Amino acid sequence: MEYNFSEIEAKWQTYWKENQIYKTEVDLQKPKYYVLDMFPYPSGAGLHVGHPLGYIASDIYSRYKRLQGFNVLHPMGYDAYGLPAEQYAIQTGQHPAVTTARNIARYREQLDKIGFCYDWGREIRTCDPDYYHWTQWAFIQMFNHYFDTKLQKAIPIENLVNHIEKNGTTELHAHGTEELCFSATEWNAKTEKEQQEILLNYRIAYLADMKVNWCPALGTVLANDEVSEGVSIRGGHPVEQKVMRQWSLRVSAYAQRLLDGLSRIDSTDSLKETQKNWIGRSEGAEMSFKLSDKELSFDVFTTRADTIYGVTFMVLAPESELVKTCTSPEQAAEVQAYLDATKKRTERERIADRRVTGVFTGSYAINPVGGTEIPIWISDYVLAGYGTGAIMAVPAHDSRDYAFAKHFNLPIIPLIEGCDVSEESFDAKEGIMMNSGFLNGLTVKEAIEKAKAYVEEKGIGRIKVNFRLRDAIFSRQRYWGEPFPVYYKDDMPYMLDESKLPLILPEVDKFLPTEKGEPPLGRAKNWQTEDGFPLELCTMPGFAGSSAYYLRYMDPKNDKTLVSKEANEYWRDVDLYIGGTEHATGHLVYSRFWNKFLFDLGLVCEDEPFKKLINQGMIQGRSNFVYRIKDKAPLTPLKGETVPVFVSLNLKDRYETTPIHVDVNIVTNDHLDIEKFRNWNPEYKNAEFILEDGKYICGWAVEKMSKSMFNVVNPDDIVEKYGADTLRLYEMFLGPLEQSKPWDTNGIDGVHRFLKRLWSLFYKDGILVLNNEQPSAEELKILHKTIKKVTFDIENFSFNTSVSAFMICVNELSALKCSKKATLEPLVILLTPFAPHIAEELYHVLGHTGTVCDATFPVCNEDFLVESTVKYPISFNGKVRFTLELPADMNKADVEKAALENENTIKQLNGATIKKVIVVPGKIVNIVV
RNA sequence: GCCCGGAUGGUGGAAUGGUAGACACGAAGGACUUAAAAUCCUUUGGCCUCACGGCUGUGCGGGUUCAAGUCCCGCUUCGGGUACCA
Repeated sequence: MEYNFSEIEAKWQTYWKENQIYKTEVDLQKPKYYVLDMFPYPSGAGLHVGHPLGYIASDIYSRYKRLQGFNVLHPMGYDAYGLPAEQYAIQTGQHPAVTTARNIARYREQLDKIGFCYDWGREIRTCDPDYYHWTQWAFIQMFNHYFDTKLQKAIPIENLVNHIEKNGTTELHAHGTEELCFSATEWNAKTEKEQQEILLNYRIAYLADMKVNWCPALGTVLANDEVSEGVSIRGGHPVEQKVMRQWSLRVSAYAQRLLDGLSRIDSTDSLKETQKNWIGRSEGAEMSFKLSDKELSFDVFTTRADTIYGVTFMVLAPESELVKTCTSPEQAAEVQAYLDATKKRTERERIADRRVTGVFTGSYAINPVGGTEIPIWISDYVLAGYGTGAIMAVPAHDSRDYAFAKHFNLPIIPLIEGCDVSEESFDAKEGIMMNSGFLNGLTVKEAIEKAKAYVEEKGIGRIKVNFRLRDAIFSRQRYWGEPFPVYYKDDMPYMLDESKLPLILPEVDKFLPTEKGEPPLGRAKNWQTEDGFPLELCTMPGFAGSSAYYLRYMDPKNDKTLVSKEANEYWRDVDLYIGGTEHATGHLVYSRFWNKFLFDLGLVCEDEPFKKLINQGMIQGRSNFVYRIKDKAPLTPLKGETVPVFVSLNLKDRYETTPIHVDVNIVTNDHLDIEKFRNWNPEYKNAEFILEDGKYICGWAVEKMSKSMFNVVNPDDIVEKYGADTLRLYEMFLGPLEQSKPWDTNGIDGVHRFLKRLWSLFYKDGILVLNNEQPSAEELKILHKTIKKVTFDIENFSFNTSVSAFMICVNELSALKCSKKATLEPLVILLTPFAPHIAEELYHVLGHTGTVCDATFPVCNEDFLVESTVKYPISFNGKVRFTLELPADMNKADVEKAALENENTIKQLNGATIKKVIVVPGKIVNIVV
């Protein structure tokens, strides 16, 4: 029997499916292990060969854990709501539900061919009402809770209402959008509407006017992580700032917990660093400055309270509410002109063009330590959204303030001994303070601490921690998303009763905004409650559905609750989470936040949802090029026709050429298939070629895998040609999991040959040659060396080196012509996580009737690995000259003696005096002369 | 600008401070075959040498060490993240 992979793979995939081999249930007798892939957004393009990389890795680990006796949860689903489906719907009129279902079917078909061990019985789709029921439900809970800053957790909003009814805001520890101050009497005197408006200031899901990223091309608002450098990440459309009334999630309340939790996650430093930067904790002081001519003061945030004596001006953000207060009548016109000019510039322009701009307000503030008057300016380098939207400027020690001071000719006072601020500011936090009153003579670090304490003590301000992390804007003016379980009464939002969930996404005639400019849901008929109150027209963003999906997998069919207590207490958290780095700031922050919120409510038992995170690298494309000769008459010109002429790679320097991308699927080992090329594009039908050695050699380059580069490789084609096991092994063999690397189909023959060689240990010329002989010591050593290496490598996610180890093992066993059952059976089980189809086949060939998935992972027996001798490399001054085989148990002194007495040593020394001899037992001998 | 990763043959990559280039791909040569495919064998970092063997070699320049791809310092360069965050 030959290695017929297509037959074998189809057979066992059917067997696994029919026997529900991958069905998972709570089993209190077994330890659990939860392996999760970041679920895909099913795009119309289908999977390319880069997508399964992480899935294969997680599949290997899942199968490995199962073979070790764990009850493994390994589910898969689809992040099915999203912009591309809706954009496509607008263009074609096809309902996104239809195209999404079609794309999912295609994804599933592709995934199934690779032989993953997913429990498809637990599949979820975020656009499924049974699923988004719980997304809507969580939103209601967030609306009904506030964040207590003292307890650092979510608390029912009724508790807050009770508190303010009795005490107003006194002793209220609630994270709010603004710091409000009112008494119980004032509260009780307010109308229902006014009270509701105030509560929005505290709710974890809240509605507020805020500056948002508005993307006109997409017709929607975007979250900060959906925007990069002033354009949308999806589509690259310009984004502008706009004030709109939007739903937001109070993620910022959880900033400290999100930061603290990082230490409990096992992941790379770079990922933690990215999250840390995104959260952006900075410790400093909030200081109050009085206006010189009014009984008013305003706060600034600084991390450098020590530089207070160097403040020579103040700067307000153009959007700051203080602008109005501070602008003097004389300056009003100039200020207005500046604000107008700033408003016109998009964020993109502001980033691209860093010129210094600003305007004087006409007002002065008083320095709380020196009493000097300092001018108040307005400039767009100060952001309204960070800190208080106002800063104290210390040009000597801040580069931005320095640039501003130089431009407007404002004074610069150096505060650190010996610093030179004639050309640039001195930003480093080092040196000895001067010109700073009570801080003089201290180091900067001491001064920062002393100044903070001083500020607090004198009542000038208070110590404060600021975070960069913003609340997540949660409204999207789109159709294809979860409807909010919200209706409006007297313009105030109210939650639907939980019994009305799920609130089903309604049908609309077009997926476009209404004539009035309302979101698409404005087109839905009867989009109101039974009592006639209008429902929310926005839908939720993409990250809504992906924030708690890992919890739903634990109990996907439950219609009473998101996840039952039993299921949650068994599966608890994700032990291993594999996915791309692109989610480091978005999904991973939101889902951690969402989980912490549910944890506060006592609904989940772990505060951090993911124990270990691995980011697989990107699979890049490897493009091929042909070189078209420019303006060159063809070799054999046809009458009245110009024929394109292409020159082979190594001859191209003799001509002027234009490189042209060519489909990698018609190139093998960089040799162009000329016939296929002529058929590939009608333009090249009559193309002529200048060959080298009778071949056309293509150039190549590593680029992003994309249609336009013609370098997309489809996993289906690979499975078709080589089989799923080969694909799985090859994806792992390409290189370290976490590293980005180009896909090059050329190397795939190597792993395919390996599988055939393994097969030939069982079948020689189609005849089963398996025997029951006892394995030799040598064979046992080969086997156990491999068990040890592969086990170690799997534990360390070094799958590329485990594939090498398998190759070495099979090469060595082939050389020994070993077809012994006792040797091959453990090897087959060892290989199961990597190549499950061939392993299942061979396991049955070995005489088993059950599935190899439930076999026991072999354990290395060190006794078989003991060597009786060691080949010592003998080196002179660190250069190895020869090796010397000595007994393994020989002691250090004897090894030294043996090495020195050896004739090769005497020859090498050639009479030189030995200065020193280093012997590392079992390793090496180094003789220093 | 700041932060985090990389840089090793023609290519992908391997190497707890201890014989650099495992394992593959490709290439060259050979066996089998009418032929091709498949399979198998040999060689394959560079330079010198008929050979034995030698010299050199992990982006660059220093250093630590008996010994450095690996550790330290200073650069070059390529990726990724992030940004007027006070």
